[in-house]
Amino acid sequence: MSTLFAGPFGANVSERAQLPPSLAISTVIFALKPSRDVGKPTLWLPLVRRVKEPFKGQWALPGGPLAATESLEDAARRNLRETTGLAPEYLEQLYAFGGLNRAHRPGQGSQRVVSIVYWALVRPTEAELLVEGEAEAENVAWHRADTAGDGEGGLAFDHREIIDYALWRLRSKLEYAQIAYHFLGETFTLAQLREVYEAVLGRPLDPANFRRQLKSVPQIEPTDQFLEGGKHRPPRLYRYTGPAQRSTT
Amino acid sequence: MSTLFAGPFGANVSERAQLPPSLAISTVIFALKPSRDVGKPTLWLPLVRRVKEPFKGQWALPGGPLAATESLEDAARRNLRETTGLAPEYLEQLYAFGGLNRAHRPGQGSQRVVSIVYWALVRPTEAELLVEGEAEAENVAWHRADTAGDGEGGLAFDHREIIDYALWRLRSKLEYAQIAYHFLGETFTLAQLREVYEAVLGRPLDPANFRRQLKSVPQIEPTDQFLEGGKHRPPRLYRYTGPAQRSTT
DNA sequence: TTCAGTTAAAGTCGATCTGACCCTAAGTCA
DNA sequence: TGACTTAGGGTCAGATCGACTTTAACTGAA
Repeated sequence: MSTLFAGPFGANVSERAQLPPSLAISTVIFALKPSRDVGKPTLWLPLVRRVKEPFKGQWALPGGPLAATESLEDAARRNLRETTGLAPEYLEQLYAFGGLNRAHRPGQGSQRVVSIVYWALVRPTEAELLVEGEAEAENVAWHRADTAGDGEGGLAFDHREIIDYALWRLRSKLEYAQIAYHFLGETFTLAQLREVYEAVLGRPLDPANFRRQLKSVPQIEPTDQFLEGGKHRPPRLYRYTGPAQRSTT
Repeated sequence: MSTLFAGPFGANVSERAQLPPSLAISTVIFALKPSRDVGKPTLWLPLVRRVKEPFKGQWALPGGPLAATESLEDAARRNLRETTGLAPEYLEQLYAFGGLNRAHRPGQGSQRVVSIVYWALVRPTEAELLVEGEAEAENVAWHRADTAGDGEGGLAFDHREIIDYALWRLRSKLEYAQIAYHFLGETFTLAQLREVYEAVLGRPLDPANFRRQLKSVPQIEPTDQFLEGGKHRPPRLYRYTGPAQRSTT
């Protein structure tokens, strides 16, 4: 035990600043959903409306405290399931945020909170379950990842910055790691996969070059099935056969 | 000072599991030092010998609890200074480790500890200060990053895995980010910079190709000075003029 | 003073990769 | 049947990379 540690238990209000920081887990949950205005899919994430101060009434990332008997990742998985009903296809730690002024509006005192944030990718089929199943559907809703909180006085805490950081991580990781499949179902066409890349990276990709690059990836196997029902030539369906989740960061 | 502290508040065993997890900060501090056997420089890091249970007598990463009034990064910077006398040239968050069984040997109960680990790069001139200045020099010593704890019954806690993860991050980041300069002084020759890359990546690099690649990086500016005193043609000194620390991860 | 040894620094060459573009195949719809 | 649209394959120029060669510049020993 260290001398730096101020006596923690039974502290009164004036000593609150001396309380050890409390730990919370939050998750940024990305899903690809068709946008209303454009036909192309865009990135969405579920947010939870706060029912108490601070930031009462504003939208925030789903999260909660860390229980004593679960690992960090288990905690992220649990509060993701509890708030949204989703089981993540892909889950990874994003960052630990521990600035001094993030738990409250400037000028108001409250206990220091350190948040360990995870980010997750889910499939659109899972993503549909959300609003239907939950009783408090009122207070859980999908928002566009890039504009969430824009016309509403902003998001709670520093959650807007956290989402931007998660977006940056998703974009850079997409370029060297094979994570795009986690947005899709078991089989998919190359055009669907390309739409994932275009939505995440925010720019169009040449279909022919995209195809050529993916053909050099052995983990993407062509099936002998084709997607029928389109207006045009039916595209071949592919399957991802690599490891479900990379261990690296 | 220790990274993780055992059973802290006099709680009895049955209550221990219900205590909120405590927070600690640790740092992996890399420096490039000439190895004794080979002439080439290799990666070293300072470790602290534990003076209490658990893992008494074994080597551990420097670290300590998070004070209530400092940010995570400030805490890392402070305990780095306190244990080694160093001010890091480069400092970045590595990961938050929060597994259930990391604070103790299997079978022994103790309080749950979540460690937020930072990693740092320091210059060799700074690195020399260490052993001289500190009174408890006995319990702080440099170890080779790749073999620390090998013949000594291992490192304390999960610190060997944490170091391996930090090594992996350093290697992958070296390949796309400009961080190698933080190991060197203000000016350096291209051969010195290449030695940094070779030591970190663990493989030789072609001097001519290395030079060609660096010439395309505008942040590396040639000075009009040359390193005299060598046995051969004096190499030109270069300077890094980019931002001191990238904001990205 | 000369020459051997060593490193600095620049250039060459073939293989590979990338982006932009074109062409044909195969389906749907009017 | 023919216009239209997407699938899927190919071409070509420029950039990059690894392996290698060549020349310049300095030191130290003969």
